[in-house]
Amino acid sequence: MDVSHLLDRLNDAQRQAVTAPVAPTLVLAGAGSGKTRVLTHRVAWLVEVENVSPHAILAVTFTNKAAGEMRGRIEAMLDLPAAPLWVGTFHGIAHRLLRIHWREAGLPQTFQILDSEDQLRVLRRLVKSLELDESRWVPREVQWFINAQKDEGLRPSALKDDGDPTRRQLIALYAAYQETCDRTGVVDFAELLLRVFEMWQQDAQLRAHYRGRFRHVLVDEFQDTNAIQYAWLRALTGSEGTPFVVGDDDQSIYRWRGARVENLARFQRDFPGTQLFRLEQNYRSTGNILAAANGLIRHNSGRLGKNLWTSGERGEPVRLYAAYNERDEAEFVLSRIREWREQGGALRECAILYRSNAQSRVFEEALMSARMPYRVYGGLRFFERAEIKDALAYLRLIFNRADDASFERIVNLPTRGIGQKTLDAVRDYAKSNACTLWEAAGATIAELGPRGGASLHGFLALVEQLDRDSRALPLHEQVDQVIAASGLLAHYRKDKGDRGEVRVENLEELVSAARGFDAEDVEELSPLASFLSHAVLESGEGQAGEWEDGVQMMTLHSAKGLEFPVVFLCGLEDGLFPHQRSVTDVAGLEEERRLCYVGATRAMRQLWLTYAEQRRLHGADSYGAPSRFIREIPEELIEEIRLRIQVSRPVRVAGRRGPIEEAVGGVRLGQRVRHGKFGDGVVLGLEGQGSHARVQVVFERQGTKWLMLAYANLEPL
DNA sequence: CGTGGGCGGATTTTT
DNA sequence: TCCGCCCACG
Repeated sequence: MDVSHLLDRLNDAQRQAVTAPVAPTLVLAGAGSGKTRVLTHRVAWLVEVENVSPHAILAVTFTNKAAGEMRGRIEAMLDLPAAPLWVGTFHGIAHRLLRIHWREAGLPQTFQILDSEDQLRVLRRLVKSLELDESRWVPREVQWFINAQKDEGLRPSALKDDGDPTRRQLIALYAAYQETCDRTGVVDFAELLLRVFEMWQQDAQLRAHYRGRFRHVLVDEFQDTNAIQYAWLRALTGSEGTPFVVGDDDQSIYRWRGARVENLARFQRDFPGTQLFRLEQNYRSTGNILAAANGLIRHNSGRLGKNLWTSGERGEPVRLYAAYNERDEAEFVLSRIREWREQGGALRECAILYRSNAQSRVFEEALMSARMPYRVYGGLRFFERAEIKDALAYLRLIFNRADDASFERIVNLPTRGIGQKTLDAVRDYAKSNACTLWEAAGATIAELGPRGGASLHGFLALVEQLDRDSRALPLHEQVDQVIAASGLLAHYRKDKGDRGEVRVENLEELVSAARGFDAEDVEELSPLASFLSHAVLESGEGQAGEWEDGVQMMTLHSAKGLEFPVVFLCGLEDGLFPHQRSVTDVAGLEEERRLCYVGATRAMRQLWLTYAEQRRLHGADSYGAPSRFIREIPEELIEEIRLRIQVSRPVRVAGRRGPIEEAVGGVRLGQRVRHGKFGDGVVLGLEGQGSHARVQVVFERQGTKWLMLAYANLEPL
């Protein structure tokens, strides 16, 4: 059989991994080393050479985007629809299994998925109803606690309070929350995985069935798996299984949300005879950029070990710019982008990466006033918009009357005279009778006053009628009907300004989305149910105009997996990056370093590092020392840019200079001074203290400048 | 019932 | 500084 089309575009290491015998396999794949290519080729190899039925293959990723990409590439390679092949996210696959095995999993057939926002609302409600102090039991923190437990595979009954009253209360909240979810037929994201895991654990027959079926499980980004995902994989494959996993310990940046890098090392222990492959040849970046990234990541301990190399050119040096403040930083980046464009480059080839979202504003302002198009990643996504979630809540309630979260959301939207008092009565009834809000509403109407009772009755009747009227309609007409007849559309039309307009447009867009929705044919699932799950699991891209040329802006986290010819790593100041809250322990600092490594390895041709000596943060000025990460990059690879003359101090000066207070004493407002380069001038401003003190000097020939006093070497005249 | 002012808090994000 | 949340008022 001719397999050359499977192999001829692979290098040696890639080829070895792709053609490895069927056995547990771990591929350590550095940034830009062709990880996805190896995965997709492996699938093709299994099908075409090992004669594996696509039916027996399960490929798992973390994001829908990655899953979609992989599916597309596999289909293209195999030249056949990949339908029998399961490709998806952990959550997507778990959902699919639960739809098939809802009985075995102990779920109602109509179960719905709770997204994080819904989950938070449920918890807020719960904390209130238990009359707990919300400042002591912050819903967000409770949410964090619960999800962390689920990610570890732990149920409330498995938790011990160790005599700690705080923990005891959290466990109680977890238990109460779970009861609420079970009663109302909703599952949160973590629950999807946990349910399937438990189902496999308890049902030997089912487990055997899936072990027999999915003989070939492939996992991407394995360093991002958490405890339950790992347990899930082991339950599915058993000790005899032959999973093929790909990952990079150096790119593990999600420890804070439960990811366990150790899973990479653990894999080798848990699957004896694991074949290990390393992909170290990088096809993305220039030699200098790679050397810088390697130099940086070398400072981490406990790595599995890997050194990226390239056969390409060394390229330009990595460049460093010490900005005076955050606006100067933005201006600098802007002018470099202009240069790139003047040389024929496209804006979309430039990416501005930062540690935290708050940093984007200054760049946006600068880009906007320069009329340079840009795109910020990571805003609110389509299915997360309030008006969309309102419409979905109607649909969900129509589908499942027990969905309390949806009930709460829309019972009085648009306002229909169902106030706090009415709702309290309903909630009380539901609580004491352990029933759903829907049932409680029906039961309490009689006890309520005529006004509240009538309103509530009106709401119940509305939902029933929507259900009756739209049940037989095709999905998009059903959606259309519901947003119109519920009064939602009219409600948002009344919103003043263009905000209302946008919302109406979004609702109309929802109808289009429903029209274009291609229901996966999962057994026993109606198009509506399928659409609702899709909306939660794939909340959709945030912004339009993806194809317009524009500067790309995003956090370092969201840059993972992407590449750009020109990359600006901004805000490299201790305290900001590495972030203040991560430097208290070694593990946190190492994760920050990996984040920096991820950022650097996004760059193909040019890598720019910038930091600001002064930064306005949370309304106050802060002064951060240059990030330690800058110092960790081999000096000879970096070229420091100085546009202004000596405003910045050289980063590589080890410590700070001697007692600066003396210098402060030597300068007063109005004093005439002499500067080595700027000549004579007058001090007009003094700001800051100690090593951060700055002076504003009006020079006779060079105009007004702010200088760091400690390094300006001013000579009093 | 909806809005506006006061208050506190302010990594990172996917599903 | 800015945003989101809560409560009080119209």
